[in-house]
Amino acid sequence: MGRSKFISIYNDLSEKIHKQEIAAGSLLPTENELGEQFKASRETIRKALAMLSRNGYIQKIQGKGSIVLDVSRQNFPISGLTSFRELANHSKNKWTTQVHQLVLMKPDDHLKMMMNIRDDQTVWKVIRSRTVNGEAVILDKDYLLQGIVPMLTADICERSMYDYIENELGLKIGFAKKEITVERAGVEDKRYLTMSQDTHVVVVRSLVYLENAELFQFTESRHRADKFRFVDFARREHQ
Amino acid sequence: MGRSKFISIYNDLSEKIHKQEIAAGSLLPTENELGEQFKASRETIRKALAMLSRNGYIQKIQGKGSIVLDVSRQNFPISGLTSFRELANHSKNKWTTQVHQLVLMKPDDHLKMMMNIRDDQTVWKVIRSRTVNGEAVILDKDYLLQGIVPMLTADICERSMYDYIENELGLKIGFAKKEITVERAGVEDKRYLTMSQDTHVVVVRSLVYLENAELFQFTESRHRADKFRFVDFARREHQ
DNA sequence: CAGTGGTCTAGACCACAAA
DNA sequence: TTGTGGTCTAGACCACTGT
Repeated sequence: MGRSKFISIYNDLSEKIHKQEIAAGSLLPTENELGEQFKASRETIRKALAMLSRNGYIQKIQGKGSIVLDVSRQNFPISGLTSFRELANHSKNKWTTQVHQLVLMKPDDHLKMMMNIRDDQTVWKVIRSRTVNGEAVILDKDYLLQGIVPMLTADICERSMYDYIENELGLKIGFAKKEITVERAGVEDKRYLTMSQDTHVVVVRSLVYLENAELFQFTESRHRADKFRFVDFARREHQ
Repeated sequence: MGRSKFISIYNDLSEKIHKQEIAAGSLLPTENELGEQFKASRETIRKALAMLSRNGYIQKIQGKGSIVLDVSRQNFPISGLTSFRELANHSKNKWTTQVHQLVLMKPDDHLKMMMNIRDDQTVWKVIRSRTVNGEAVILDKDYLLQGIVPMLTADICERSMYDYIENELGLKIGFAKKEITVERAGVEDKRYLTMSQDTHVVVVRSLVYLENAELFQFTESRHRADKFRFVDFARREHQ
């Protein structure tokens, strides 16, 4: 539950749209009506609607109203910043995580360049694979600044690193810069992943920052190409 | 130029951040100061700042201020909805477009399902390839409803379809749903693309809608895997 | 014309950071 | 304590859609 009113209104409406209590193609009540329903001012309603619009739930049309979009086929927008554990919880299939390596290390040149850090800033290196239906299809290599995450255990890495970082350590994730490319499978991919005929992996590299804009993690997530799917909703910026 | 004040303020600030007239790592003036500078109310300033935050220009910290992020390394977020022509115009290299096919057709079963249309709704089918440095690396297959785009010519397809649709026809693009996958190269890929050793292509399938929420286009954009790169900025939604 | 969403304002109060 | 951003409000006017 977000504590702000417009987030509650957003959650309420988005849930109703998901459950199809509000039909796709129909119009939402007018902003003034919603204001009465939720006992909120129009600007507050508009903040909630803007959020629904950004996330693909509605399309606003001036002079007409807000059309509810068909959100049923968008199974899993992986867009945004979501941890593997949160994704897996929404999936029907059972995922498991294996921790292959968990060490403290000094950053090598590549890491120093990527994270823009100094020699004396030690990092946790974590290598994990994700398995579904008996096949290891994702290989995650994480590097976390020890200055921010003092301690890590295999147990934490097997459950959910993000849950630990946010709920135990009280750190708040802010944003990430991501890059997606396709590369030939390497030695590690062949060792840790159940490679099919495919010889390629999709590599998602992320720099993750806290809410105070401090960098704290670099992640390389390597997906077996045939199991990779990325869904996105994009708006055109008219200027 | 957007005609609303907060868009102008957004454009002004984002430009200054791009040109590094406002240094990365520094704090923006306070919202009240910006209000005086731009002669706008605080809420209007906040709309501009919210937009900067969403697009990765700043990080807002309660009680402290808005930190300017390093936007210099984010060479071209392909996120959002941008036509090939607009992207190519920002690139250093020279891109060219070849039109291989331009026909009117009745939708086949696959297309009827994808676009949720009827038999009698004819579509334009356009096949084009994009070449840079002598290599054809992108293959675009577009399907446009003739009910919305009555006429198309090879000349238009070679220049910019979106420019024609938005500026000549006066239609406004609203949003798109996208899906990215990796697939084995097919017959058409081998025919139209300069395939390297790689045997895979990245396939971006998009359903594109107008501002009135009408579907008008389905596109399959096939990229040579070794030339594909997708950059994204994502915020964590704390709820 | 009436009704819708789009923008802007001035003011209020709260939550958080830094001194 | 001071100053920052976060939220909410009530009211005003504009732009667009439909009748």
